[in-house]
Amino acid sequence: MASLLEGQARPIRLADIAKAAGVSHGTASNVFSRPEIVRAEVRERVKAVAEQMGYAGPDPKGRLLRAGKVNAIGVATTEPLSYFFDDPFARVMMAGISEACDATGAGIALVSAANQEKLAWNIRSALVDGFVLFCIEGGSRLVDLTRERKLPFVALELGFQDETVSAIGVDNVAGAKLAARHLAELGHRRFAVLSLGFADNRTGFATPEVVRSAVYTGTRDRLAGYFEELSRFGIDTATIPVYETENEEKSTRAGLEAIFARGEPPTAILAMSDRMALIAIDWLRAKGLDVPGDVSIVGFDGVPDGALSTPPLTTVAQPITEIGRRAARMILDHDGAVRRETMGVEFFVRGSTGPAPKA
Amino acid sequence: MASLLEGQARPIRLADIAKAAGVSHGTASNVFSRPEIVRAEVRERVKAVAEQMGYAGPDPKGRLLRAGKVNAIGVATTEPLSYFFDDPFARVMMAGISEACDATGAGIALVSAANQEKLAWNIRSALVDGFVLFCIEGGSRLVDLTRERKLPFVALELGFQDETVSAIGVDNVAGAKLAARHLAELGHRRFAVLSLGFADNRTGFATPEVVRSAVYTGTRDRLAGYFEELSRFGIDTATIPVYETENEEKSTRAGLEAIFARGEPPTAILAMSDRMALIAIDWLRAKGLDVPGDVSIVGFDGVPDGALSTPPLTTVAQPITEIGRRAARMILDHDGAVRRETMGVEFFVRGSTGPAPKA
DNA sequence: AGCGAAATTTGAATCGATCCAACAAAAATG
DNA sequence: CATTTTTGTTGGATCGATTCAAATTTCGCT
Repeated sequence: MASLLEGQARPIRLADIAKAAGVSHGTASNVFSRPEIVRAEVRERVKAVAEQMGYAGPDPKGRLLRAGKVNAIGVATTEPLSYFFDDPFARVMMAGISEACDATGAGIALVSAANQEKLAWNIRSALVDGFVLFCIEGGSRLVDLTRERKLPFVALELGFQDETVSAIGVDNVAGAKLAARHLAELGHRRFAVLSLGFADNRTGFATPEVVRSAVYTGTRDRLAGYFEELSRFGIDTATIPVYETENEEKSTRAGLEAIFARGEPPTAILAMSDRMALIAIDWLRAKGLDVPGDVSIVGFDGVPDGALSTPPLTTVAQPITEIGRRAARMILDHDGAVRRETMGVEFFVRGSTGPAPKA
Repeated sequence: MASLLEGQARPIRLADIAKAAGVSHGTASNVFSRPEIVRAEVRERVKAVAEQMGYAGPDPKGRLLRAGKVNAIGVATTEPLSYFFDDPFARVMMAGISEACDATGAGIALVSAANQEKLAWNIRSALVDGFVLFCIEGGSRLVDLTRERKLPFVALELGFQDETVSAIGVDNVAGAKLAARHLAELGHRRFAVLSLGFADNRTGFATPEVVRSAVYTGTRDRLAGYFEELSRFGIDTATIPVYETENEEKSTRAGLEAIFARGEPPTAILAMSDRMALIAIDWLRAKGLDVPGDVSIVGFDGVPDGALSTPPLTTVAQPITEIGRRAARMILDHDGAVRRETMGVEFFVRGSTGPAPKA
């Protein structure tokens, strides 16, 4: 009885087993971690004692300190945890990361937090061997926070000037050009851009000034790609409205309102994410505008949902799963080097784009 | 130079900082964990030394051992890790778990493994305060493995006789009855059941013997609910084919083949998961059969995809998110008690069910 | 029985922090 | 100025394991 109550109060340690079985803790440890080097008789005795005392097996907390390696990678974002399961882009990315982790038996720790302070704490105290960072809104702070841990980490999206951080992303300029050329070739001449952020916490029409001082160079590059290609077709890019959203419902709808409130509405929308593109399709339909009859839309990302929408989305597809796989592997077999990989994109022409309406 | 190389070889510990700054390790620790109790002058000096030596801050591995609490819950399954991001049921469940974790700032560790041995190892060495178990195929082994850790855990789906394990699930009998009654009232008289497993690694038509000796009582209960309600309508349940699948594509299609290969095909299918129901809709369409014109189908789960299929799926909806929330909370504020919660279900009549075809 | 080799076992050291009782120094009080 | 109180600092103990060189036991063989 008494022993039962004591058991409740303080979990049994390996040392307790050793003492009870009359062996050193070295031997007791071996019984669990390398049973083959312990004499059978002793091994069974120790195991019996452990069983009888209700020992839970070597506590990973203790083992960890000695071993040093956690065998898990952290995946962090500034969004709430549910982002990993809700967002289509994140989900495909996680599938790639999962694959790489499954292959080596590593675990995944999801790190996030409601507010800044908790995020900092969670990053600081995450039990992981390295991080994969979802660098969306607030990505630069996430990088700073993570850097402090002095663990290997990879930023998804090479949205940073900073060449000292490992990153994997796509060729934004090339992808954007593909999208722009496609629309220009269909005869479109009046454009609008639904843009990702150039810096944190911004929303609204982006001025050239904002673009020039962009923190997120990925956003800047996509815009540069759009503009460069459109110029080639003789289009005056200075007049194209570029609306910065937070890549979610509210600001995207606000952006569309703002864009269509101006005179001469666009016949083509370049969206820097499928998310925004899909929201745009929905918004346009609600306004009674036909896609692609009245307005054509091109997305960016290549999430599975894009193929299922009505009309299906024409988009610049990133090799999302492959990016995830590589990111995870970069952490798993980290060699101390900083790597920056740029992946190619594919262009999927589907139903959301068509010839420019006859004016 | 030398110090730089040494720094590479062995990460700097708090003790190194303490020595270099000429304070005790106790004080050095306080500088980081309770800065307010250290004299400003000392605090700044220690911080400066830490910064200069490239200290990464208190290592959570060390802290953990003292603190005892990880502040993360493990979510485990026998499926590969990608299951959490691919499977609609899992995703909604994870959203609920995420919510509860976000609220308390806890992290989520995903635990899984390709093979049995690795799974055992991963469960044994997961750094978590408790587990939420996805008890699908192989659930009983997962429970056994987890029990050994002597940490709090909750089984999702009260698929176990074992009243000593905490679990959250739905009222399977009531849910099944709802589905059966709906179809019976629509005039259906010839049924087939796409069943979940009664025990591990089984597939094919289930005999009454198999049903009687079910390991997964959740499956048994759903079947019992179906049968009880159908009997009430004077239907001879003994003739109803019950095909056990592994709740995935292959075995479900095999089941449909087998069911429709028999004489007198069913006009109504009771599927114990939306997954199977959706696969069935697809299979039937491919066979040229109309849903619900020729065959009606009722699912079970209430995943979001069911609302988007063509036709949208009539189904028994579990409060999945709420189950996830509660499961996580059960671990987060664990009080040592074993809890078994049974949640109610809702019945959504959508487009996959209609009147029985005139024979 | 005696001897060296092989197989086991031991116990101190280590991993990297936090906690806390005891002590010291400075400040407040009589 | 002596005494109490407050504030800051110290260093040993602890969390729960693993590791490894050294000590011990066992075994095979003559």
